[in-house]
Amino acid sequence: MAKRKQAPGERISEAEHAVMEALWTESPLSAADVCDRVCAANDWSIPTVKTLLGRLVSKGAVGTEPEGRRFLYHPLIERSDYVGGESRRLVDRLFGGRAAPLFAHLAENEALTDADLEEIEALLKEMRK
Amino acid sequence: MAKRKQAPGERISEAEHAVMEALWTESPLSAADVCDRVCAANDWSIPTVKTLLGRLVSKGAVGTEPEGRRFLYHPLIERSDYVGGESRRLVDRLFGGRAAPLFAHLAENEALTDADLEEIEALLKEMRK
DNA sequence: ATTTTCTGTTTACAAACGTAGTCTTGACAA
DNA sequence: TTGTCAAGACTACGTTTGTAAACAGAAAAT
Repeated sequence: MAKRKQAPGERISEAEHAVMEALWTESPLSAADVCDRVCAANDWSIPTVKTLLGRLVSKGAVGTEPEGRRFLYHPLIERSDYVGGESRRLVDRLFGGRAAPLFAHLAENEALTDADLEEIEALLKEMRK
Repeated sequence: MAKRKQAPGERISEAEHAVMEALWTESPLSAADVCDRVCAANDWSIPTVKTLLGRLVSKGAVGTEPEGRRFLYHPLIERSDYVGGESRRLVDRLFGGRAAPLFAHLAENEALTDADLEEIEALLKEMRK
């Protein structure tokens, strides 16, 4: 069995992901704190954030710990697991699991900056050892 | 104005995408033909395919031309546009628009085959000219 | 000519999602 | 002590998605 992570079954939606990002950047946070960092950008109101947090909790993606009268939320899944899972899903779905075509696409569409190219080159060199 | 494509607004869902793949691989196809290539793999029945085709038509992603009594369906958007759009969305959402971190992730998770590495290297070399 | 058989259209419906309002309860100020 | 207020819980509701059945019209077969 491979090293599956990212709480199986329960996917994280796009809106939920924005909340996760806030928690990955800094945690634990109260619901109000989360709203402070994401509400403006997404044009959300507090109730929306509360709902998203609630869903993430029931999905097992974030945990809570009581702090006085309120709750503090913190991520239960690692950002790298989520990111890795999503990346792989895309590569599987669109490129038959092969990463090279994805790279080619990004390259063709000028989606790669010079810095990207350099970094990738460095990574390549390192991997080839 | 950038070269926006991929019929704005109307997103293509995952199930719809499977149908698009069939049409990109070969077109035009009748609904039954499409079912022949995707129903088994996805455990769908004909009505499902019909619905998906209908939705894709109303989204402007596929077109129809009458062939005798039936319709033949063909893609109206290019696979490369779709794939490029989705790739960019992912890179934007998860990696702040930078492709190098995506590459690093794939590399870390052994998601890159040797063939991938070689191909990417070749691409890199070509781009650097 | 009538019945069968395709094919597309319409309608259905549950689950997930985006977005948010209401209810309840407990802390705190006056 | 009592009214206020903030925080979480519960409820709500329209849309999209996945999945499919019911219906209608036309072509083909008999």
